[in-house]
Parts: sequence; structure tokens; C-alpha cells
Amino acid sequence: MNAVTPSESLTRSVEDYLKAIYRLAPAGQPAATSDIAHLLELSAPSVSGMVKRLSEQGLLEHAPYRGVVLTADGRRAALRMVRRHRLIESYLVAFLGYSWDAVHDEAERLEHAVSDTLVERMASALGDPAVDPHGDPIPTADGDIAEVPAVPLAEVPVGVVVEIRRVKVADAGRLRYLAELGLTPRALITVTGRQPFDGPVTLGTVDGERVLGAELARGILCSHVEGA
Amino acid sequence: MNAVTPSESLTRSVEDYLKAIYRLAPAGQPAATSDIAHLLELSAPSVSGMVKRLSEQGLLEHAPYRGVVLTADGRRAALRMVRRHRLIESYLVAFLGYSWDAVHDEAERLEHAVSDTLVERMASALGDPAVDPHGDPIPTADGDIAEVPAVPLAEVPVGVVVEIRRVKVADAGRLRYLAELGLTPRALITVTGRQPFDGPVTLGTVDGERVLGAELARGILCSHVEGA
DNA sequence: TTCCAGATTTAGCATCGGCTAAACTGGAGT
DNA sequence: ACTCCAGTTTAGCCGATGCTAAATCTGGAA
Repeated sequence: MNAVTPSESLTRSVEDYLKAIYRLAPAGQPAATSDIAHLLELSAPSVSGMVKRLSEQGLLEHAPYRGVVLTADGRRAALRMVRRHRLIESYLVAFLGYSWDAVHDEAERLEHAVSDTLVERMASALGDPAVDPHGDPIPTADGDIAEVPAVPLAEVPVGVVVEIRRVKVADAGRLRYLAELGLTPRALITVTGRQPFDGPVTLGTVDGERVLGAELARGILCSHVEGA
Repeated sequence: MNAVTPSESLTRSVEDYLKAIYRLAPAGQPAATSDIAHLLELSAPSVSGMVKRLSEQGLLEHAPYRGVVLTADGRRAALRMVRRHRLIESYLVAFLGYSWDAVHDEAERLEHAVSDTLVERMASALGDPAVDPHGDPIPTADGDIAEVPAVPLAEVPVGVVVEIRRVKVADAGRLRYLAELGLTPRALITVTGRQPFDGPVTLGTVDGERVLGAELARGILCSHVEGA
């Protein structure tokens, strides 16, 4: 009857910092001030100041000049926000006609405003999904998050049938483009060719042949399909 | 191509002030500093300070010591928040299993976070309702709000069949109680008796006889039913 | 080993939106 | 007309979170 207790509620800024640090260092490596600043589009001194406050609150540990690491409390709070974000994205896509390229900004605001009750209602309405529309795993309410074992499309061997598991692309335009090509989670594809020097890959999809640049191919994570 | 433009976005606090002032003076009478302070649970000096800022922004007009009146811009912004609030309440009840006594707090937070797009998607999903679960009219996206002509149950003559149109009760416990009695918008009832000295009213409902205290009876607004 | 460049922190400041204490105002009642 | 109180505003403060400029540290190059 403690631990999960979010005794004093965190501000929006604090939630954003914790989520950013988790995103930069999900495995608990130190995150650099400048990386946090860049991700949140803030100045480095602003981050330094907030880091001091957060470490005083016990949400992270700060080794000056070395970076920050989330504490158990900090990690829990971060995963709570990740769960919210991904469930909100899922809900908007499933029930309110949003496309996967349009949900991020909306979720970014809503994640700070929804109650735990509402989040869990949305989860139930969705059937407690394991992943969001981008294939990113949704942490459980207890703060467990599953790994999605997958390799970048850019590294998939030619000829193997793979399933798209996750699309780690933030830009809305690129997401729309991928959706047009049918390259979304659960799609089955085969790499039919690959050009050298970081060149494009050629893909076989159910809709036919596709050519995809290396940058996008790196953002598409795939896994092998059983008995293909 | 101006007017509706919310050029610079308003802060959460500003939105709350405007909504409070609208609520206190929907018809444009002056609202008193102390009433605003009481409604928002803030100190009077805090309100004075914000009022100064808002009048500099052109959202309201302030006659010192006399009260404040929303400008057209301020009223528009306030009605936008009212629309959001009432649509969010409606959506939560219709699609996410909320009861009418539980929606207010959730909507109070969400109304500051949703995009116009999301609000309109919710409105569409609901079929563009005219009123929310409490019977309060939902302003249109253009900022028009319909009157709901209705008289307090406390003033309905004995023997007349009326329809509950609106329930102006904020307390969650009271709302739950009214729901248990079946006294929700669109219910048909008859006042079968009324005790003197601000006493309770006796009601005939489809579920049988009910007795209701004067306080609650004042919060239930009714209208006559065609040919009853 | 020394030194420099880049990263980080500290110093000092601004804005927003709260607060309390004190000063002020307007209208009700004598 | 005058007084006084309730309501309002002003003065001065605080904490959160942002910023720029200056100081400081760290690690790699020479």
C-alpha cells in the first residue's frame, strides 16, 4: 500500500521531464542534460535546474556532469505517462477516427489531464491492448513493459518473410507516407532487394512491390514470422 | 476571418476565469470580484490581479470596485470552454461508462487539453447533442447557446405533468441520489403535493411516489409537456 | 601531461499566478 | 451630510519554470 501511490501530483513539466528521461534511457543508463534539453526543446540550464529539483524530490539521481538516472519512483511515474500516452493514442485511433500520424500531439496534451479512472476505462474499451497503433508496447498499470523483439527493416535479410511489429517514426508526413504504402504494424513483407551504401530496400507486400529509403527502413522494426 | 481566431492560446487559469465569469453573469451583468474568487476558490487579491491582466488582453472590461464584464472575445472564449466541458461530459457518459455525478471533475481537466478537432469528433460521435447529461445546453461551435425554458420543480403547480429538463445540482452525492429516484432529464413527473414553509414536494413518477426536499426541488428545472 | 572545446552548472533575472497584509472606496444607515 | 463596514485593490512576497551570460568541469587531442 505504498510505492504506486502518487502522493503529491506531479506538474505537467515534471511529467514531461520524467517521460523524456525514460525515453532517452529506458534501461537505466544515465541520460545527458543536453539530450533532455534537446528532446524537450528547452535550454540546458533549464534542464539543470529542474534536474536539481527532481533529484531533491527523489525522482531521479543526479551525478553532476555525468547525467541523470531515474529512481524507482521516477521510473514508475514515467511509465505511467507512457501508458497513458499510448492508450490515448490507441483510443483515438480506434474510436474517434484519428490516423496514426495525428494522434501524438493530442495524446501529448491529454496524458497530463486524464484521470487513472479514465485511462483504465479507455483500456477496457480497447480490450486492454498490448501495443499502440505504432506497435509500441503499452506498460501495464503496474508498470511492467514488454519488450518487442524486432530488428530494423534495414537489417532484415533478403527473401525472409517478416511482420512489421513497430514503426519508430515521429514525423507525421513520413507516417502518412508509410500508411499509404501499407507499411503499418502487422503487415507481412519480404525484402526483395537492397541497394548498397545505405541505399533503398525493395519490398514485396500484399499490394505489390515497394521501394523504401534507408532512413525509413531503419525506423521499421520487424520480426520473423512463424513457419513462413 | 478573424473573431473566432484564438490567436494566442489562453492558459488554463485564464480559461477558468473566463468560464467562471460567464457562469456568474451569462447575460453580461457585472460579476463581482468576490464571487469569482469564491467560485474558483482563490483569494480576492488573486482575482483582482488576474482581472487586470485579462482586461489588458481585451478579454473583459473592468470598472474598478464595480465588477467585470466579458468582452465579445472573452465571451467567445468562455462559451468555447462551456461547449468543451459539456461535450466531454456527454461523451464520457455515452461512451465510457461514467455516471452523471462523476463527469464534472474529469471534464474540468480535459476541457483545457482537448483540441478543437477532438471536441468536434466527440460531438459527431454523439450526434451533435443539444444538451449534456444534466440537461445544460451545449453551445454551438459558433458560440450560440440555446435557452432551456424551464421552471424549478419547487414552483411547479400541483397536478401538472412536467418533464425534467435540467438538473442544476453540483454535488455528486445529491446527483447520485436523484439518479436513484429516477429524477434525471427527460423523466416525466407530476407534483402531487407540496408542504408549506419551504417543505418537501411529493412527486408521482413512473416508478411510483417520491418525496423530495425543497433544496433539491429548486435545482430541478422542468417544462410543461405537450398535451398532457 | 597539459590544454582546449564542448558540455554542464551556477548566477541572476523574468513571467505567471498564487498568497497575506494593508490601504482604499462606495454605499447603507444614522 | 457623515461614518463605517464590506468589498476591492495595492503592495510586497513566494514558488515554479523558463531564459541568457558567465563560470566550471571533463575528456580527448596534442
